[in-house]
Amino acid sequence: MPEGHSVHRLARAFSRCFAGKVVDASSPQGRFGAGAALLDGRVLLAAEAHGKQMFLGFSGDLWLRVHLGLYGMWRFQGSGLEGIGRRRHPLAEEAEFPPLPRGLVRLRLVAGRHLADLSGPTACEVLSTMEKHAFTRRMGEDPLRPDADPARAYVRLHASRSAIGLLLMRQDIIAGIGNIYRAEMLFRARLEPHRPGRELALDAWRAMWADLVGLMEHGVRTGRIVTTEPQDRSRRSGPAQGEDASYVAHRAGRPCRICGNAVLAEAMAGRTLYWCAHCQVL
DNA sequence: AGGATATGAAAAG
DNA sequence: TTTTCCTATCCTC
Repeated sequence: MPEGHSVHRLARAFSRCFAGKVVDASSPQGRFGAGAALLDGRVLLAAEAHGKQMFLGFSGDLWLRVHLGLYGMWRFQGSGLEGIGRRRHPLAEEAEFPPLPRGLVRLRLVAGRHLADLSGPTACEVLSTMEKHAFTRRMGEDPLRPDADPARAYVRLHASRSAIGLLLMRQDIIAGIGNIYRAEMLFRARLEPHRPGRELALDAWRAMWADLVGLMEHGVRTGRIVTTEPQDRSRRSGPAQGEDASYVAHRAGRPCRICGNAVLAEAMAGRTLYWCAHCQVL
């Protein structure tokens, strides 16, 4: 679930439903008890996303940094939070509030009748404003942030002999790309994933960046990653459903939508890289 | 029921 | 490069 677009949606949801309110923080699981105690009773002042990191700002110059990783999730309850966070089984609207935590809940935030339960995050820690700045300074360009500078990312890409398929996943260069956007943007650019970053031309990168911004902004609006053009889908009208949403991601062995050859899957630095060896030759 | 897999990344080796 | 974190889903049996 969580590539950059999801995290921006989460930050937006926190801004909408928690900002300006006093928040009760607790750690039902216990593992984040000290951190929750630091935040308990403070006012949530800001919610920001930077790549896959989310920062919640609290009164007293404290920031909560959350990274969901592969397994982490937020479960919400309350008006305005429908469809945000985990999709399939949100917390039911029950008679009693707050509801019993489901599973191991690292952090519970409650403001009025709004509730957010965090479970399974890779990172969950309280930072000072200084520490938060130090952290974001080391992060790469986020296509969803207005202050992003693609030229700065290009300097890093163009200086590296590493495969472009590896570099695109490096959060200290570009923040927010995950395995799906990586595979899909390379396919849309017809770029061979193993090509060294230093061989990437500036105008090619500018086009890829613009394409990526469009894809991720669509992801923020809809909550889904859809990278296919309507004419390339098996069902040409209506919203892209399921497998129709991607060209190569999660389509190993299936025919490429453009050339019909089997989509390949290979391991690249511990992640599955999906690509079409016939179409991606640039 | 049980196993493989997953949109991630830090730590260990 | 491998292990670990730790939760859920999607298969197969």
